Amino acid sequence: MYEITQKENSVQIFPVTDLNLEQTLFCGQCFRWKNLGNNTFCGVVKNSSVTICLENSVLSITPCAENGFEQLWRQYFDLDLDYAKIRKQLGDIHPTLKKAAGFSPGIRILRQDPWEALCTFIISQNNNIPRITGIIERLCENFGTRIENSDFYMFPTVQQLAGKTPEDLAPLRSGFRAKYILDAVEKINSGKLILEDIKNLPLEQAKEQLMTIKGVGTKVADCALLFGFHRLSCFPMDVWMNRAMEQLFPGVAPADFGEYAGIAQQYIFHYSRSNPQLFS
DNA sequence: AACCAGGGTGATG
DNA sequence: CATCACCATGGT
Repeated sequence: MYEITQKENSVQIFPVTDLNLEQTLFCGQCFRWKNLGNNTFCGVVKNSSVTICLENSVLSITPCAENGFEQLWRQYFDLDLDYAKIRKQLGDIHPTLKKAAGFSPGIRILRQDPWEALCTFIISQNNNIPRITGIIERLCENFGTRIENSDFYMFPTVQQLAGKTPEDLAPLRSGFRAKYILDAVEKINSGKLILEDIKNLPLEQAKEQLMTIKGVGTKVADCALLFGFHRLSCFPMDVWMNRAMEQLFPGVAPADFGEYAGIAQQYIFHYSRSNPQLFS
């Protein structure tokens, strides 16, 4: 279905549709990409730091080989899911959702690492995007492994954070969230919580498990499940989403959006944030 | 069951 | 320059 070619140290994939890198990388689901301009972005995923570019439905990834694409990037960008079909399906549910989906049709839900997503959204609570990005950057620089021949660092593993104290995390300037990060580390490192198992649990049980971590409530659990476990029916509710649901979707419940409610959430979230006049 | 702290920063006026 | 809000949660 995709035509994959390799040129020197980069790989090209065609045709990549329903993906807008700006919309997808900066809609608040991930915090480790930088916009280099000219439709080019660089970021770190797992142990790879790459530069990517999407033009005329050609996605190019550098440095990357074909097997690297198959092992990592194909899943990461969720390229085997038909977003056009899902958008159509969602649009038929509600006219405002159709409008929201049409506003940013290039958003995809990335398949991020479960630990990274969980940790990221613990940090995100009661916080703004520039600061979240800074805290995560310092977290990676202080505790992650440096990627060979690059200035980038991998996201620290649970093991790398095991046994740390809030004072050890002081350089992150994450405030009261430090103890929450460390509680998650302790629960996972001690085996009280097994992320691999959470993958296979029914949604409600998975959520319940995650919420045993201090600092993980409904919202953070939903974000972790949606962005780290690809549970597409999760519908994280924050201040914006509450307002959006009240005013734009009176009488509608998240469950009414069905199995792809999480994708609907991203369309609505981005639409609402980009059009604050809707709520004046 | 309402409130409020915790840390810091960007946005707003 | 002050104030507010912030992809929340836990504790009182």
